[in-house]
Amino acid sequence: MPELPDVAAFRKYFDKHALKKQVSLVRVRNPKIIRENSPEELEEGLAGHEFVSTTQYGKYLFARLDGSKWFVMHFGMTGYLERFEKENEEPAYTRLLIGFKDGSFLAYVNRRMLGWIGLIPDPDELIKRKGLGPSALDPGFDFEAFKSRLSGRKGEIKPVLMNQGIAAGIGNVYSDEILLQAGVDPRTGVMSLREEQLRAIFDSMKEVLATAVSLEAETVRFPDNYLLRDRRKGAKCPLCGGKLDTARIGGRTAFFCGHCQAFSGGRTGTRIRNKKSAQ
DNA sequence: CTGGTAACCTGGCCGC
DNA sequence: TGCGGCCAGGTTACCA
Repeated sequence: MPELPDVAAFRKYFDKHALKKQVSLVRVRNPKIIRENSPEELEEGLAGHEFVSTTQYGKYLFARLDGSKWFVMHFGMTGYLERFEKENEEPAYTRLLIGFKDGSFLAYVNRRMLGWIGLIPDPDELIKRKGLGPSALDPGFDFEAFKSRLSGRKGEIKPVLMNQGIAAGIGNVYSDEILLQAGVDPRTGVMSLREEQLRAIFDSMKEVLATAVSLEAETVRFPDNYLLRDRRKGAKCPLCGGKLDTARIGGRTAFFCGHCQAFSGGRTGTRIRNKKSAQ
């Protein structure tokens, strides 16, 4: 779930349920989820304070506290936020529980424990330290910037799109959607991509992410031609109706359509099959 | 530096 | 119903 559009939805959720409310209770359910500081520091940093604003960068969500520290949330593969009103409604796998003065609660839930939370003085410093590229939807991240960040890369396009150091926010799921909409095989070597394919990937990246953000990452509301409405083994390609293919690419499972995403070049890009993309 | 792979962590789900 | 094995929307340490 937690790629850029999902985190954007979490941000809205956080804004709605946590902003401008005083924290009256903090419970660390699993201290291993905390990085950058100790559980005590986190508790002390949150208790009695209030969140004043939020910002997002790629898959990271930051909430600024009065007093200038930032609460960082990364959701890993299974993280999300959940608000509730009665203590006995606390979700399973809650790792951090925040109680507010108005009686409501917000849980940071994360079954697999791959994400993390913590308090930091400066999001920009963290972004730099993690080596993140520009946030994929940043308007300043234009086609020229996209091309220059891809230049010199020898890997396959899907793992490159998922590389947070090139652009931040795209993961396994959205890279599948972007490449389907662009009509590019996920295994295509970056060096063999033609200008028009780069353009298609870039445009599709912006459009898919913006669409998903506007629909709050709720896949059931996605356009009919989106793969993410039904991304699973045995599902059909939303463009041509053929059966979707799967492959292990960059260590993860990719879903794609061998018909709509014609393979046009290997890693070295010596061969280019000029298949007219069906439009 | 770049790319590929395994490991991390904790289950959920499928098939026998 | 029970159990082993595989898989999972991310990141990162480690190796070539």
